[in-house]
Amino acid sequence: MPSEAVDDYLKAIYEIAGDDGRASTASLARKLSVAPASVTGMLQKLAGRNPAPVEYEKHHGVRLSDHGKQRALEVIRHHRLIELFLHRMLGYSWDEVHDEAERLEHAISEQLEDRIAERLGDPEVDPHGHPIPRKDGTIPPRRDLSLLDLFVGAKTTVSRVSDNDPEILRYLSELGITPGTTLHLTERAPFDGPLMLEVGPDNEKQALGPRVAGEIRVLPPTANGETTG
Amino acid sequence: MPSEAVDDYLKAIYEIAGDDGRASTASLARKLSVAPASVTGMLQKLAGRNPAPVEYEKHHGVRLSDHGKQRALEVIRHHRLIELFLHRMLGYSWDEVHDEAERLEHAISEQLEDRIAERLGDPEVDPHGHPIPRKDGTIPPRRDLSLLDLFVGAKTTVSRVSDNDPEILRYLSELGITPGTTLHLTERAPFDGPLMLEVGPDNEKQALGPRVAGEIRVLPPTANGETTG
DNA sequence: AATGACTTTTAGGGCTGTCTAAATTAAATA
DNA sequence: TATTTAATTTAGACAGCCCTAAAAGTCATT
Repeated sequence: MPSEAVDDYLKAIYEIAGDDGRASTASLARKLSVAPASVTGMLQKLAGRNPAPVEYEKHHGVRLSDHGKQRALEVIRHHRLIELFLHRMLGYSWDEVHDEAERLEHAISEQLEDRIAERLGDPEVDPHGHPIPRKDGTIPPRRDLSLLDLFVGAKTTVSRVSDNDPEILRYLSELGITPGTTLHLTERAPFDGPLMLEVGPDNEKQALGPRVAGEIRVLPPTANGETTG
Repeated sequence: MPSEAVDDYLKAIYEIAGDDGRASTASLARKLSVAPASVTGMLQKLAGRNPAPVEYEKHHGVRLSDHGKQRALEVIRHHRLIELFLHRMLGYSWDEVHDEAERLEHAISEQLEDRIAERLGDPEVDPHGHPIPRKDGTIPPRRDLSLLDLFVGAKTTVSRVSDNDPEILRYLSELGITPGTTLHLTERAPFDGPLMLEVGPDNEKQALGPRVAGEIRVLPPTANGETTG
């Protein structure tokens, strides 16, 4: 079984990786709060393992092997199941669950994972709307896009929000924006200006800065607007 | 915050310590599955810490300081709350809870500890009947004695059983012996022979070897028998 | 008081995962 | 292409926790 540190690296690589599946030394160092030199050392060790969870090329970043990706998804499954469990069964608010899950994800057994999943009815998304990887390593598909990519006039529904910043999560709660909330984008100021939204069933008007909007993803809109690329 | 290893040492010292509060190097090594030399090294380091969780005298074992005892009780509180939570909320049987709790006890926050305790209604005992230390470090009092110290003829109730050996726990479940079960000691064979018991409301007759009986503690009996010292 | 059995400690290492400082490579720009 | 800048890697160390082998201490017994 990989150590906690190794699991953290694999998860970070998975989360950072873009379309090419690669993560840079610097981005990992930032995400893991560790010196770049430490990352290099760890990646070299991992690449030399058998089976190797990563493919590593000097000066060109790393990518997960199938094996490493499998493991990353398992850890993420733990994380998201725990988040939902804390939220649903123990009254945690959605800005509190992340840190707790971050530690527990390394400590639970397969058995506990299974019982939690069963107790929650094999859920597909966590409290922030992120899909929970299945036991077999597949991910419940969800087509969504950044709120920033919506045309003015579009009506849609919040799909998920980033869970990294509790402050932003608390702010969004205040605005009544959670997964499932309906949104109508009525206006958009130029030069990275704020978005004007009508939120929820009461169509409350809210202005949202681009930094916050960037953390929100929404379902593909149906009426009155199409999607940008 | 102490490391997991340190917490394990403190807990082990607490659990081994007899009336004088001392634990030997060898007993700790056995309990922690570690070489005696490793124990010596760790104890020296701990004794040099500030505040020191242990008082250590070369060749004469170790005892917890008030500070160390406080920490040990906190970890044990975590452990027993988790055991009960797994049992009550997630359908774990009492022989399964120990190993899972052993890992989780290090990973939960104060907040989660509090929410679990609240959810369980601030319980006083775990599934094996062991008292759960309170937040303030006191322990719900429970006067009980070993089943081996009962006189023949005594009628009593099971108070708690050791949780270290899952095999024994499964065996006891089969016999219907759990905390709360009534027992009537009808006979006792000499030379460390088996105990004859009538178990539970149906007075099922069972023979119990001394090794198993030694893992069972019972409430002070009321009728038909007194206690040995 | 000396012996022998047993326990404990010392000495010297190993592995994991981190760090800083210095060297190197890659990429961007002139 | 030469130079500068930024990212990355190497080198060397350290802390935590473990190990084995050898030395030293404790204790019961003679």
